[in-house]
Amino acid sequence: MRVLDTRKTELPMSTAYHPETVETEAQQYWAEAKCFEVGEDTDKEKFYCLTMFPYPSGKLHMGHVRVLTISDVIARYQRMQGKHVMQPMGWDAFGMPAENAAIRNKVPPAKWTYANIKEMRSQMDRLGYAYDWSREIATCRPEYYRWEQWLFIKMFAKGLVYRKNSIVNWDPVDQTVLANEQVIDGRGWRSDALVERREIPQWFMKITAYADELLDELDRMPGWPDSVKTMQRNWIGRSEGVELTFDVAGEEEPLTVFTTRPDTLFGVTYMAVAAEHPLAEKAAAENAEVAAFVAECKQMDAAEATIETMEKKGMPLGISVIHPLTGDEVPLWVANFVLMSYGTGAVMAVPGHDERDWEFAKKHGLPIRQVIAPADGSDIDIDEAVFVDKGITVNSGDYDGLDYEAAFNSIADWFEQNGRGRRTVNYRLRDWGVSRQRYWGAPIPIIYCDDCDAVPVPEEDLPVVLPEDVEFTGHGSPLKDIPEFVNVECPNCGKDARRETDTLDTFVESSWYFARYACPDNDSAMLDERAAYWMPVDQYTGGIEHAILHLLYSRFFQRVMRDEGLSDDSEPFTNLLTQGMVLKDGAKMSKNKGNVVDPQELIAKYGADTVRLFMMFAAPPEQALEWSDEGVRGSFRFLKRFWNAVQAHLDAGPVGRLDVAALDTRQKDLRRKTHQSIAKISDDLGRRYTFNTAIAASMELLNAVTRFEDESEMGRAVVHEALEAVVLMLSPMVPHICHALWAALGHETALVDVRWPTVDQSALETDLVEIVVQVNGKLRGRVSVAADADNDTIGQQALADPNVQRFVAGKEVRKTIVVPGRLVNIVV
RNA sequence: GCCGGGGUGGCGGAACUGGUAGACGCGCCGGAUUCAAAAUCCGGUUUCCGAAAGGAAGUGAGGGUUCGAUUCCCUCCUCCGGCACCA
Repeated sequence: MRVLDTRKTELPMSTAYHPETVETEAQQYWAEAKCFEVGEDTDKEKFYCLTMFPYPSGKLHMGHVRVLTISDVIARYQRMQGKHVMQPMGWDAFGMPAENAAIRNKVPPAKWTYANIKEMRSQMDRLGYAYDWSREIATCRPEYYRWEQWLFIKMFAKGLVYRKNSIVNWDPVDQTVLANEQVIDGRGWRSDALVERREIPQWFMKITAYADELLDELDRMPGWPDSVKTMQRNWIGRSEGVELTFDVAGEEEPLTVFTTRPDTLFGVTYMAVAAEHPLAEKAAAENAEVAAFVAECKQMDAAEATIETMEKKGMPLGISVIHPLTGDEVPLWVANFVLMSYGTGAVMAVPGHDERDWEFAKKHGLPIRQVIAPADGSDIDIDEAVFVDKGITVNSGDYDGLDYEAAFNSIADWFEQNGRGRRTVNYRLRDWGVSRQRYWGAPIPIIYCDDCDAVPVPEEDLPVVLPEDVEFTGHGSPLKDIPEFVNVECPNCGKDARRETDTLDTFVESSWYFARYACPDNDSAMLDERAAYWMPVDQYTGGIEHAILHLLYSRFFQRVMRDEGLSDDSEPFTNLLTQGMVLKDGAKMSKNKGNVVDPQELIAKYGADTVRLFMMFAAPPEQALEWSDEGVRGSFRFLKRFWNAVQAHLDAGPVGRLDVAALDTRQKDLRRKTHQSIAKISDDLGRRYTFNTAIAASMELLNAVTRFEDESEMGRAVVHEALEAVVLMLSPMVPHICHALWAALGHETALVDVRWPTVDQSALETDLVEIVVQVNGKLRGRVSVAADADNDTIGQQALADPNVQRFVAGKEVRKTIVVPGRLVNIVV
């Protein structure tokens, strides 16, 4: 047999697999040759490969390693396809964890962040990622955030940013604004105080101005997963409906509501407003019970998930609303599930034909009226079950007997003709609130003057630099206590004025960093012609948890930059791959659960290639990956086998030229396997992104080589071709070991500059194919038939199989289905 | 609650366009090597019946379409992601 067993080969010590040596040498070569630093080469096809940049939280965790490796595999594969590949890396460096660490350790957020960046960058280098570090970005650097301050000012000038009141979680004890995740069961995480909803003025970006464009373009984005596009469509939530005004008894101001179901208007039996609505406030002033209820409503956190899952509560305000068509009075309620920030803060309730209204009416004994009947004429009992389908109007006065469309149109017409409403489009999408009452973020470039109101900082005064050397207590933003920061002259009138101390949402930084990687050093413009060369990103990789917010904000910002003349592109990311989480024992790795696996330890023990290989082999990228220590050992074993197989082949001496015409059957079989594998793995890596099956196919090919016992000249030549193919095809996943083995196989050119292997179609040809034979859909036998046999011949051969005969004998063959090259199904 | 995704051997997963369910790997069992162990190599491994040949069942549960369903449709269970201040 072929000698691949280390025991028998007695290899010198120097040829054993030592990952650390191999990896250090490869990494040194890449660094010294500057293999991954790229300029703009218009003669080559560019490929921009990008991973969502990490938050510098301290050390890399397995989730990072997974997504970084996925992106690296794609980058390296595309390079082998001859593309001009850029893969940059940087840091989403502003954010809350730095403030929390500052409170805990008495270290300024900046210092903590820069230390983490240093640590994580060295970990990334140890993993062998093909990054162009000359383009590194850290969003907390003024050179970076000055340009988003600049864009903010441009948007201000265009009316794309504006200020309005909105609700935050207020911790009355710590006197600070809390993030949703800092509110636990309605209480502050540190103070344990009951959180209040408080309205404060905040800055908003008008993403709704682009709502239709963001929605429509989704239909022309084939490189994005359908699931993400569907989530974004639903998030934008475009609905066509009617705005209707209802008079309120004893009030000047009418109540405006939006509905997509004006056909159900005659079924309105009550109305409801949010606790913050002026009518609720007014009633609260006169009625202690209402006041208590309104106060209770304000004492819950602002997250939609909380509001949707909590008990639906409400209370009549003692105010009547006049039904515009019947003139009937219906009661006005205040309800905890109506949101002031969504639509008009008021809703009309049709309990007969809306699930939530029906349950609320049942609970509070409000009347339920049927005004829609099923289109098929069947009877329903509206007291027993709600009916939400579209149907035919009944009990609707002059509007009876109409289908949805007719009823919608005639009622909408009436409101428009009487000046009491209008057809309108409503979006679930709300404008983006970007103000954060926090220190560790990019300062909002606004100055408040008593005379001139909010004035943007003049362009020439940018950046507004965040002071980095601060004492951080956790009680409000330290910026308020820095007079040199706060006290400024009004750029308009020169009077004493105050600087804005709120900072920008960190999603702002991550909404344009991808374009800045093209020109990170430009200090006179946000973007330049290099961005035009590299954008859009050809392959973007990141967690599915960003399916909506980050990806939608980035699509919005790309359009803002386009309309500012900075880019010709509307969409930032041509292809999107969303990777799953890394789990251990079925749960997300987290410090709380104590199930964290540190990549560092594994790299020290097995090397970076083993860690990379396991990550890519254990699951396809979109799926959650279950961690397994045994699986890692298996990957290490495979790499040792791989190494030893190549070494054993080399030890047997030089290899002659492959003469395809001189091969015997078994040599042809191995060569067919080689080229089948090249075809499959190319497809897995280039189209399907199923790295797990690509690795499995490489293992199969290596197993075939190991089992192949043929020391003849042609036997060794066929083995040589197979081993070279495996080395090339595994190299995107395990670049270090392949770098070393490629050189050992006698090549002068470093693997990183070698092209991907090509399929020799003639090697795939075969004379006989195996066909599966079924009887009534059950597997009963296999037959070997000529590859070019016609269906009749295949059918007859199938019928002749002895075991097939056992099930067919004495019965009439009713039908024979032949799937060429695959199977025959005989139906009796 | 709403939106999106998943559920296949003891475990991770494969089956790409409706056509052989379980590739590849882990684990386990048996064997070789070893004084012994580790490491390594060889063989086996969905479950049940059977000495074997072979047969029956089987992809979260139930139903449907089809010559044929892990794949398509309906109902349900369950786990995960998001829900606008975690990033």
